[in-house]
Amino acid sequence: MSQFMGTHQNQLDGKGRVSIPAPFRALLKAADGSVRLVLRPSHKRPCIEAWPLPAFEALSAPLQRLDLFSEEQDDLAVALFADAFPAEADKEGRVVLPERLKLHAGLGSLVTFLGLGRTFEIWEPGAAERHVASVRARIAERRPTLPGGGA
Amino acid sequence: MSQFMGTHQNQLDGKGRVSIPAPFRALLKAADGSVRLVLRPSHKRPCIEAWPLPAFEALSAPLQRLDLFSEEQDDLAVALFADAFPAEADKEGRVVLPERLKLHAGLGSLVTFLGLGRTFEIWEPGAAERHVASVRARIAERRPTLPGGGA
DNA sequence: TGGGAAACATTGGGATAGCATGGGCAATGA
DNA sequence: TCATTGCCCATGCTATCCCAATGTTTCCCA
Repeated sequence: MSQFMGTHQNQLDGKGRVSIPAPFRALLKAADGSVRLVLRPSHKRPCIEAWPLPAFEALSAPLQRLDLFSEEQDDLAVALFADAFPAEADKEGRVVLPERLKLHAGLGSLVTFLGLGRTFEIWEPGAAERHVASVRARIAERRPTLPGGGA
Repeated sequence: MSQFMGTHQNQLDGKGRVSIPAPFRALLKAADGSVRLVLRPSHKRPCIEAWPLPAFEALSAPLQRLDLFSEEQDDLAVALFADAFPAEADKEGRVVLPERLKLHAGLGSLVTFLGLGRTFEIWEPGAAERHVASVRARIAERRPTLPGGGA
């Protein structure tokens, strides 16, 4: 598997840790064996966005220009970095979810991982289910075509 | 972590010292173990800009060319250097914030560190929160997605 | 086809190290 | 001499790491 796929459900323990689903963990593993990612509150949905470190770095690369006087750059930097949390998995493949992000996503003791290809999202299970259902409904009525796809 | 990320909150003690958040401190640490940075009042916002020494040097390098003598260069040099404070952390990773900068940022006994990737900013907590909120609002209306965003 | 065994994934808890913070002491300058 | 600044040591707390156990799935073999 080279992309985050499927839906997984794991448990938050008393210390705020969750096991990253094993298939996802394999994708996150760096050459040195470390499993690093960046967690952010989604700005559009009540969930946590999870970025593999390389993907996040690619995303933020355009903001690294030494440009002191661009307001737009400043804004983007704040939006991107100020509420991002770096995370590294322990030896068992668990990460600690920061309190703020748990609140944002309304997490209880069960969490759902939604694979999204290059990234994945962490949801409260009920909210995840509703979200997926509504997305499916929207797609059914809109009938979008995949770029480069078949018919 | 290779970039300043996240929001941290620490306390100013009676002597005007603050602990630099540990993740930031790790990024600031030079080869010789020293933790040096440059503090400046932001010209656009009521906060303190904090630059790692190497980043500040890179920023100012273009101004150091001796063959450039324009008024604009002079102005930039003044703006950059005139109110910049060099700072070095003590053994516990704390720095003393100059009185002038504390006033500029309106700091009380609690301070908020905003990670911005290459640099970070030091804010009065309430002001920081309002600032981040307004930035988010501005971005939401200006640009629905971050560059390259979404999976 | 069924049973058994082994590997893996997720979860739990205890110990350790590091962080933020407070206070005291010495050096410096007024 | 006094006030102020900077350095160093000490402490409580928290987060992190490490070790251990259980349940599940997969694979292999009879």
